[in-house]
Amino acid sequence: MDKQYEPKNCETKIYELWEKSGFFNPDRLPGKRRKKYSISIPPPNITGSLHMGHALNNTIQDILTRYYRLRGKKTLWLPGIDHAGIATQNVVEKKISKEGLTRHQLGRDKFIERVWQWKEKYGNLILEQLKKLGCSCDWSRSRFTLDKEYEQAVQTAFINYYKKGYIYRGPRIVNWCPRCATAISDIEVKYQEEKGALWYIKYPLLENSKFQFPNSKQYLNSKPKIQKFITVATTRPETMLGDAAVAVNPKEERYKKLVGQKVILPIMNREIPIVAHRLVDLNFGTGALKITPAHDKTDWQIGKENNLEIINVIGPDGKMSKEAGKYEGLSTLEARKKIIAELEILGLLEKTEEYEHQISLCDRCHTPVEPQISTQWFVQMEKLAQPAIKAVKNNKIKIIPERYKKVYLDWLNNIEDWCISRQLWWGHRLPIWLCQTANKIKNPCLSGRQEKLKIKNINNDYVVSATRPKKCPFCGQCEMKQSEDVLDTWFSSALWPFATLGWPIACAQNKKSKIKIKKYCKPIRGTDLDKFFPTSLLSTDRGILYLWVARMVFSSLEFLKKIPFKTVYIHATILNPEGRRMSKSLGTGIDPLGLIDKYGADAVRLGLIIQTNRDQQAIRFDERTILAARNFVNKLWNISRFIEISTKQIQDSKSEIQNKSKILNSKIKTLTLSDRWILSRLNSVIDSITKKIADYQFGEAGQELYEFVWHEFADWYLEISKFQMAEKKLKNNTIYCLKFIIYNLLKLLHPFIPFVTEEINIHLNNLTIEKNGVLPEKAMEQFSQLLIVANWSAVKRKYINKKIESQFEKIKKIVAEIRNWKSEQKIPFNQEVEYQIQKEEKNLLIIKEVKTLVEQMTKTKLIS
RNA sequence: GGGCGCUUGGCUCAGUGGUAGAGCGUUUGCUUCACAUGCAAAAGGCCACAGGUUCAAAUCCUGUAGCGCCCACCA
Repeated sequence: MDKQYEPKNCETKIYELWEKSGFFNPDRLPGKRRKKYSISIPPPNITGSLHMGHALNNTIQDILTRYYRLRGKKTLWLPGIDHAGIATQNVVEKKISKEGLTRHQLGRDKFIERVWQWKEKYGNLILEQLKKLGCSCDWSRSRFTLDKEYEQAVQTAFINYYKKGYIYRGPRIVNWCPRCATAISDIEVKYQEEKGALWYIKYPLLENSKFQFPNSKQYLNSKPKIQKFITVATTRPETMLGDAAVAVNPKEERYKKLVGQKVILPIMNREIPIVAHRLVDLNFGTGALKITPAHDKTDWQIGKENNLEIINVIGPDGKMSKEAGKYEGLSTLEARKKIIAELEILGLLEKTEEYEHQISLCDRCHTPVEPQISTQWFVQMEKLAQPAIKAVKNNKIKIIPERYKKVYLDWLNNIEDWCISRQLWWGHRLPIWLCQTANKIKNPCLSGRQEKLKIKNINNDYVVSATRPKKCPFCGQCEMKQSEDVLDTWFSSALWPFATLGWPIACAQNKKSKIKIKKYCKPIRGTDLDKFFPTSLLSTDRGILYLWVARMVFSSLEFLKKIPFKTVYIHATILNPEGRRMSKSLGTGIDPLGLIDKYGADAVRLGLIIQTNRDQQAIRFDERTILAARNFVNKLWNISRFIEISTKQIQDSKSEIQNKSKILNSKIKTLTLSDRWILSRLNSVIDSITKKIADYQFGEAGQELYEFVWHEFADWYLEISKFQMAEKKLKNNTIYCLKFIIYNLLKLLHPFIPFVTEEINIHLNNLTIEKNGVLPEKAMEQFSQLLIVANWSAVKRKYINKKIESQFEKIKKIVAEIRNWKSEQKIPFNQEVEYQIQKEEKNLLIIKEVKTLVEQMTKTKLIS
């Protein structure tokens, strides 16, 4: 063994060895292994590369996977990647824009081809990076959300929802880019400060409907005396043409009496109501808000809750529509100017204030975003949410830390219907086929006036089917066209824990025959779905607790009538050293691969995990901890090196340290105080670590091991062992002890620092490893000796002796006191001097063994 | 605006109702035959602030302040 541990020389070699052994695959693990333990990885997006969050989350999952593998369970950690609809499409679009291309220029098929190319190139990159981290995933079971089998799962899920009546079509407000002629997601909207104005417009009150409001020309001429107004403030006067109400906050005293009354919408001369709504800010503008449900998100919300009319005055091209009357055809800005002018003439413009506000722009073309009502597809959530609420409420699914239970339940209890359609190209197409005769309008925006916001689910122009219907059932003549939309990326992610294990095919009794949906919840015996579902754990970040976790829960309960996982562990978010969120765009991220390169994978894993605590919300990343972990790994290496060197000095041809416990057992009476102390401590630690890992206290477990290995085993026992080995009588026992302890420590540490522990195991067991793995003829024999499939240590209670532990603590105190005294007296440590023992300590020092021990550890002659 | 969390030695963080702990940094001494990625020793903290519960509070409760994270909104 070298003087220093070199991760680079070992990690690749060891990883290849593990892969060759096949032990990542649960079917190839040695032994009976009746109980199973399974995790499906939160599939990383194909856009990214490994970041600190991944590093932490996957370290946690690997710790558990390795731990339960050592505990003799049939252990599966299933890896995979997510196509990540919007995110990936954006990345590729940005890439092709550098070539001067847009996706529309390329066309759908060619564009998708480009995305697949991207996927081939970068898709597996992050999985390769996980290997660097040491993750023991079963790569033979790796899945991608756009695999053919996976697509089948998605279609089955959709069709099932549809047949049960959960799917409906309805209006929804979206961010519409008039230039790109598409709806864009919230994350594609960028904000920019803009100097604009806030116009205060007076809306005349219509009192007791006595007052007949004339059209504006008449109004202009007659100049009637209107006394009462309600004034609204707006940055976008042109949208007033589509106003459906004025809203005030219900708490607002000034306006309380007006709620329920009507006002006259100037220019359009429509009667619109005054409604009360909590979303209206008391302190902004006049405290009264004009409501344009067709062109503003908040207004849409208020409109929906008050059942207001939707009047679309801005078309999908960004120009004023037919509903805008005389302003039809103008751009919004032109219309704005003219409307202001008209209001001024009418005397209804109270004032204009300069106002700086954020406008939303399309991320790609910087065109101002125009909120529009569009037709989208939804899943009705109320019923689906109930079992998911129940499962967590009665702890069938445990959420750790527990405070996130509330977050989860709050969301499901206030759930809104799930909009599952996206106007994207990259993803699963909706299995919806439209009658071409009935669907002539291409763009998804609704135009004109919608009477009421009622959900219309009249199925008179579409068919839901995995394949193209042969004949259109509606017009009987057209070739039905598949919906252009793709599904929300979370729709497919929601099926992840079971779709990756073979659902729904694993439930099909006969692959050829069509299976009724009811039967999809019974897995065929012996399939992965049967063997590994429900999974044991989902480890993830709190950011996607409802985007993903909640959806997996209700999907799983819907399709398989089972929970998808027994426990959800929400790990801490990693912040940068300044305590801020790590983000690529801010350039505040830290690259874990760089750290692995610098310190080794084990150090990164242990250093990260040591910074965490089970229930904590965030950790401020500190590279010094990684350094400390690197030093620890090296310390462990040198402890092993010391033991290896010591072993070579004695006759120990068997070198089967696994059986050392038996030898020690028979000799327990001949062991020294120190031997018994360290064996007691070891067993206490085994007990504690076992409990901590099972209880998700990884940081605490890591710290305890660090402390024990370094400051008890190395600082004390190893030093004492040197004296013991100098005595013939004690030599063999001491070496047995050393080997017994190191071997147990390797197992305890293996989940945290798998590479170095395996490497040490190979050295101590004299396994013959060649550059490319194990010698072929010896392969199986050698593989079975790998640490990765060792048996987790059982606690031997009879070794635990609290009396000896406390006695030894006293000895440590005496030693420390003497060393301190020597140091203060500036006596060189090696200089043997005499020391007068204090009274309290005398009792203990009567024992000859203790006295000798103290004298050896302090290089001091004790006198009484 | 809503939710959550944090505030302990110079820095990053542990911490059990009853004499404050670690790592890094600092100081002193070590070419001790496993390790200088090391060994031994030391200095350094009225545990954010104010109340309350208790024989006893860094630890439990209430409030205040600062910092941060997430979500929503910004007419």
